[in-house]
Parts: sequence; C-alpha cells; structure tokens
Amino acid sequence: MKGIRQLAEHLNISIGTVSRALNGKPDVNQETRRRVLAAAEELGYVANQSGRSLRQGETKVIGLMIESSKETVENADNFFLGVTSGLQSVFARHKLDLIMLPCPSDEDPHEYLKRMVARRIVDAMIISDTQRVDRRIDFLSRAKIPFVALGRSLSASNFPWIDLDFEGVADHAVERLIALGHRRIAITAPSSEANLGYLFIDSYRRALERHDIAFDSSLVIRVRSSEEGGYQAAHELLLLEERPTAVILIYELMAIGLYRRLMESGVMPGRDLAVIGFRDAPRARFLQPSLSCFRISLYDLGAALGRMLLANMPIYREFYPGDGGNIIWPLELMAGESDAFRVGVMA
Amino acid sequence: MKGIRQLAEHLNISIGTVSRALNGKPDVNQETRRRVLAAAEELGYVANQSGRSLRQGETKVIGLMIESSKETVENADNFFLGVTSGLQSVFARHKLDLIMLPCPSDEDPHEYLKRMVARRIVDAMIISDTQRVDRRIDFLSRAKIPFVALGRSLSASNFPWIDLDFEGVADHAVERLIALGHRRIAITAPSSEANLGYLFIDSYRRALERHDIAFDSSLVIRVRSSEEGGYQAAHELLLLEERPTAVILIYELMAIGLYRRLMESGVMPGRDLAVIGFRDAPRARFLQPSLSCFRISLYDLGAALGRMLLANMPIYREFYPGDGGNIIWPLELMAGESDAFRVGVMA
DNA sequence: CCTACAGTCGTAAACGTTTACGGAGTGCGT
DNA sequence: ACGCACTCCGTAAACGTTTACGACTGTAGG
Repeated sequence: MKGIRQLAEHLNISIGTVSRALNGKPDVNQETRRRVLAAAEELGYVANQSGRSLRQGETKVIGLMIESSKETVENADNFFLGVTSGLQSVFARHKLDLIMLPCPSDEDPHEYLKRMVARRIVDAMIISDTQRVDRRIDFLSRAKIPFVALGRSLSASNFPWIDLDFEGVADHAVERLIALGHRRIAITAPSSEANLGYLFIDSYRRALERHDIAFDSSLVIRVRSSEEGGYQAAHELLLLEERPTAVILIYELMAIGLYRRLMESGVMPGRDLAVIGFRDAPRARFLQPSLSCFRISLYDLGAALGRMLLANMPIYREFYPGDGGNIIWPLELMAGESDAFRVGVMA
Repeated sequence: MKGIRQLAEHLNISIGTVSRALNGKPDVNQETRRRVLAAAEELGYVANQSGRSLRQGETKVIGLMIESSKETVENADNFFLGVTSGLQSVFARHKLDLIMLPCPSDEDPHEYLKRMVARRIVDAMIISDTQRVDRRIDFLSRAKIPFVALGRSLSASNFPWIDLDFEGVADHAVERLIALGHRRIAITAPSSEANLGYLFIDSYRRALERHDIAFDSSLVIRVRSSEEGGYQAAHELLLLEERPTAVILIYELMAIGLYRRLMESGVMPGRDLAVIGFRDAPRARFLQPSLSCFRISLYDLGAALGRMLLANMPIYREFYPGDGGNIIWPLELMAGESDAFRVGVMA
C-alpha cells in the first residue's frame, strides 16, 4: 500500500473525497465514508505524515525534551517515563503523539532544541530541567513555538510552567523538624545552576529566621544530587564540629548514600539524625528505616503539563479554558521513620 | 526565515543551487557554496524535515520504542537513557537523530508500532522487551523496515538482535556458588512472557545437573522483577522447609526488597544467605553488604545496537561491514560481599 | 418552469524539498 | 572556425497530502 492515490483508485473515487472521508469532513456521503474507512482498514492505509505535515504545517507530534547528561541518567529514576504516561493520557484525546527527544550529552541543549524545532518534527515542546537563565525559553517564545516548561526560570517574565513547590517543601520540613525539637538543621543544595536550589535554600533560611534560628552557611551542603552525593553529604556532616540533629535532602535518592555513610560511623538515621527527603523515587522506598519524604504523582504532573501545553496552543485552547496559568505543584509528606523522634527525648 | 525559497531570493540564486550547496553536491562553485552556507547560518535556516522526507522518502530519524508499562516504569531505572547515549554516539556520525517512542500502556505495542511506522516518522526502529513470540518482529520484517531488537525471540528465524547472556550468567553464578560449597541454590524467574526467563532457568538447570544436583522446582521463585518482587521472593524462601543457602536474582533491584525481608527475619545476606544479582543498576550499588552482580555497560550496548542497525540499512551498510550478525552480550561479574562466604565455614 | 439550495464529489493548487535534465558559458585542441 | 569537454546553474517535476473552489445532481419553493 503506497498512498492515498492507490486507495482512491482501488475505490474508483477521487483522491479528494477519500481524504475528506478519512478526516471526517462533513461533505461526504455516509455510505462513501463507510466504504473508504473499510478499504483503508483492509489495506492498512495510514496517511504519510510527511505529506500531511508539509501541507498543513503541523505534525500532530509533541516533543518532550530530556537531557541525557550523566547526572540525569543516573538520577532520573523513571521520572520521565512516569510523566510520559500522564502526558499521553491528555494527548490521546486529540490524536497527538508524544515523542521523547533525548539531547545528546555532548550537544548544547539550546542548539539541539533549535535544530529539532527548525526541522519541524514537532508542533510543540515540553522542556524540563530549566536553568536559572535558560536561552531555550527565549528562543521558543520568540519563535512562537508552543511550549511548557517543567521548572521556573528567570529568563522570561511570562511563560507557561509548572514547578514543584520547593519553597513549600523546605518550609514544611523545617517547621516539622523544629516542632520535633530540632534547632540545628542541615540542608543539601545542588551544585548546578538549576533554579530549584535557590528557592529551596531561601525558603529554608526564611523558615529558620521565623523561629529566630540564625542561618549557618556551614549547614548548607553543596553536593551532587545523587547517591554518591548523599554519601559525601553525610561525610561532611560528620566532620562538622557541632553536629546537626537533622538534615533535609533536596533529592531523596541521596538518602541511600547518606544512610550508608552514617551507618559506617555508627550513626543511626532516625535515631541519631533525622532525615527528610524530597520527591520520592521508587528506589528510596525500601530504605530502612523508612524515609520521610515528600511525594509527587508523576502521572498527575504529566497530565497537568499536557493540559497546560494544549491550553497554550490556539487549536486546542478551547478545550482547556482554565489551564492557562502557572502551577506550583504541591507535595504531600509521607511520614516515615527517618525523622520520628523528638530531640532530647530519644537522642 | 521560511524556506529555501526565501534563502535563494536573498542570495539571488536559484533554489536548486542552494539545495545543492547545502547538501554538499559536487556541481556547485566553491565561492557560491560558501555564500550559501554563510547566509543559511546567518538567517538560521534549517531544512524543513517534512518537505525533505516527502521528497526522498526518508526521515533521517531512528526510533527507539520503549514500553511504558507499569513494570517498565518502575524498573527501567534509566536503562533506556543509558542505552540512548551509546546509540547517539553512533548515529551522530551520520547525522541521524534518535527519538524515543513511548508506547502508551493502554495501547497494544504491535498496533502502536504499526501506526508509527506507517506515519513514516522514522526510517528504522529499535525495539526492546521482545516477547517469546512477538508480532512486531514479523511485521517489521515483512514491511522491510530496518530494525534491531534488544532481546531474542522465537518469532522469526533470522533477524538482527542483541541479547544479554542470560545463559552465561546463570551458568557462571551456579558454578561460582557451587565452588563456594553451596548445594541448595534458589533462583528467581519472571512471571511474564519475556523470553529471558526460559533461557535463564534452563541454563541454571543444566549447570546444576552438570554437578549432579537434582533440579528442584520449589527453588524457582516466580515473582515480579521489582523491589516488591524481591521482598516477596525472600518471604517465600523463608517459608521453604529446607532453606537454600544461596539465591540468584534475575534482576538485581530485587535485592533491595530481598535484603529488607531477610533482615526482618534476622537472616543476614552475605552470611546466612548468599545473593548474586544480574544486570547491575545504579540503585543497587549502595546495598549493604554490597551485592555481587553481573554488570553491563549500557553505553557500549547502545553503541553495538546502533552499529548493528546501520549494518542492516542499505545506505550505511558499507560503514559497518562486520556488524551484521547477532550478539550475545557478555556480562562481567563484579564480586561483592553478598556471596563472600563458604558454606559450612562461616555459616 | 425557473431559482435556490443542500448534498456530494472531482479538480487542481499548494506545502518545501531534492534531483534529473538541459542550457549557458568557458577553455582547449584541432 | 568548429567541436568538445567541463563547470556551474536554472527549470521543472515529483513526493503525498489537504482544501478552496466549482460542478453536478436532485428537490423544494415560488
């Protein structure tokens, strides 16, 4: 089966009518439409995407750009696959397909994005891992490519994004720990330029000051957000002269390494040191003692991203009237055993 | 910047010449080519992929199909991101782009594949998670779409694939454990139809028989290949009347749950029960005691897949003369502490 | 009987490329 | 002066769709 022309010849109908029948246009006889659909099914005809895209200037494909930097590969922990399901649940309603565009680690993400967009293989883009200043956002805005970002950025004043509620998490974590009697609370921050670090630490600082606890920069541990980073964070914590009684992890995977290093020194998490993590990943779920951490439904997040994207595309806007604005995505604390003690009582 | 026509007008050159200049065709003046390339760079022109694909019937895009079933989402553990890097390292040489095609969990993988292929958004396919009988393989063969599979299958007698050396791993693990004095060795098998389970168990059985140890089907634990599955596997092991002294895990992530359940019953992995895993994932790296497991370089695997695919595409075949055949991918044992004891000596 | 109109369908142009073909110009040998 | 080879470039067709436009029916209303 080659193209629509062969299908039309096989039916003794003009190619225009066949196209209209397949695309559900109104001016075609019911009986004709039935025959066309049946023949298409039988011969396994599917429209050639190149021809269609060329004609109508759209591809019905949405791209999800993911960066395959070494750090992402080690840490992503199915984050993207999880989000993908949610996205697809929304896109399926409009016969849109989702493809993932993995940016090679040796290529500049901005250049990669430009290349993909210029080639017109997608109609719209979802970008993640936004940086504090991120040229991709300016580019997409200027080029008028519909997009939505997973993560805030300072690059443009007004663009569609969803971001996790880092500030809420840091705030909640600090309040919770203080309520449990902690006064000396450490926190980890990413070493990269990702935007989340600033918000996270700022909120932590404000929460402390609200309780008249002085901010101590030696308690902000800058390590990679990975298992190894967690190991190193624990190492640095143990070196502090006045050891903190609690630590907040910006990425819960770090808990795995952190636990390990602590136990090597005979420090028991959940008894000698309270630990709270952020953004639960499947692999941290089995820690012992179980980790208190802030969870997120990747599926729901993906669906929200999808709706917001479509709300920003003229053709689909009408279907998603309320989904235009930005979202700070709330997280829910799953209390575990890793911080279940009061300072001075058990420690 | 719209298309090649605008670029041509801007240069006062015919559109044919511009195209030839950009595509490195021989019959174009050096100076003209230089001007064209400069103008293209300046105006940010990139060829519209739809037009190009339509004309030449190829897209310069390779698709990597991944199934986002629940099990995959929980377990994949960046397996695909790792492989992706290797693939891209090969594809970059030919200006091929890789996209990932996530099959929605509610769609039949075979239908999804057909749809993607019919739409002609990719020139070739990499499929994974091959089943014992897998209609995708017949389809791709018949449709003459170049492809390569990650995983063997019985579906077609001759198609390009790479598969992990399950048999070698099971064999090696059994031999190693027997050398350490073990006689009663349990093994886990997947509950799904994936092909690997059969090979794994078969090889395990043969290795045992080689040492005159009777195959005991109660030692083959069928659970999901996940952390939860590991937990359950341990549970079942503990219920056996004559408890095994060693267990081989088909998926090392299971070790996390397994360890947990064992410790709950006071059974110490690496002292009371030897554990060997398969296909190391980053998240198992931090187990305590460290897990003995068979490693694999995802990058190298991806690169091999890429070469094999190109060797099966007429245009690129010449570049990869030796990469046509199938590969059984060897794995290397990384000895850890989880099986480092002799039966009867320490236990 | 004429007009209007709704329901169908065919025709052809257009989308942005690539490429086969042929033409214009130049240089060279006879 | 002529033919020939070579270099460079323009022309136009083709890829597979979608869709604006108009043509052709049949029917209803006047």
